[in-house]
Amino acid sequence: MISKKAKYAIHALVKLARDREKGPILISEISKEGHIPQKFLEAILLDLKRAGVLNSKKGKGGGYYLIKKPEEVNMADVLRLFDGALALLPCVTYKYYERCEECTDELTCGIRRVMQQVRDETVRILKDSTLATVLASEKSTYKEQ
Amino acid sequence: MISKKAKYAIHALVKLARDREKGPILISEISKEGHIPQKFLEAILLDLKRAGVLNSKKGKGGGYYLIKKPEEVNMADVLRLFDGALALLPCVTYKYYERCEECTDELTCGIRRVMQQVRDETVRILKDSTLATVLASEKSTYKEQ
DNA sequence: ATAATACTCTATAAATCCGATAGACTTTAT
DNA sequence: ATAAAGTCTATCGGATTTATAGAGTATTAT
Repeated sequence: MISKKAKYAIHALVKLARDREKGPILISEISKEGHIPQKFLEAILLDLKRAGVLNSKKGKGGGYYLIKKPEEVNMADVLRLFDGALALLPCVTYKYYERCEECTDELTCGIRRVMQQVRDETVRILKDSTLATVLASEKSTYKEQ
Repeated sequence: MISKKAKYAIHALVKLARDREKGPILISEISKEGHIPQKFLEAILLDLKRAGVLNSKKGKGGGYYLIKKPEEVNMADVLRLFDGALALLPCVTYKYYERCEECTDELTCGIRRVMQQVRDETVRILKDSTLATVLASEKSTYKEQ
């Protein structure tokens, strides 16, 4: 499961992408519309600003707005920013790598191979999924599943 | 990331599958070999017993042993037993379903669709991966990746 | 200039979960 | 009987998560 922080972040980003023609959007507006505690949201938006995804404008008429193109913001990066590694085990991550004590030989470890597969597929799907594709899929009316 | 509990469980199960011809295996042996804290492991093995995967024998010559066939124990079920849902969001789980507050229309929610895909792939891979396939892949010498 | 607006920072609290340990108890083989 | 081995209950410290409060700072319209 992803953290609420990450979930809130995605929802906020999708809204900012959807409304990106409207100029800066108030924190309070994102908070109300998404039922996200405002103070909690503030911290999240700041993180996204530091990460170079958003920028903000202070003062009257201010608010937050997207500075990357919607096609350039993918779910893998957002989840990593808030929740760390996507992999299920530390031994199959790149940035957060850690050896497993329990494992005698990592190169032949069968558990590791499975988790590697899961990671690869997960990353593939999340990388392919950007704010642009999410918005587009919202508009399509056919229902999957 | 999966919990240590789940990771320990998988390692213990793989060992029990590997040594299943040897009769009951001592908790202490699994603990030592896998560098798993013994008391913690005890609770894990009990959970697996209650789940019908293992059985135990008390007294001298006792220990734990697998009662399901290695092909019948898959990673998806084990992870679910210890860590709950595999999905990244509560709105794409079956057993642990919960509606997301932030979401206006679940049927068109783009975020949900992505997470649904991730879940489907993850479950597919983990269901296909059993104690039997893990053991088999340990024996193969070629190295992926 | 200045008041209103809105973002930024620091601190902290409550709740929950995780990983681990202790010790007494029960069952079983010999 | 007794030693071996699993079972049960209770508990603990620490980390993490989620959330809130309040003071402080920057910006803009007018």
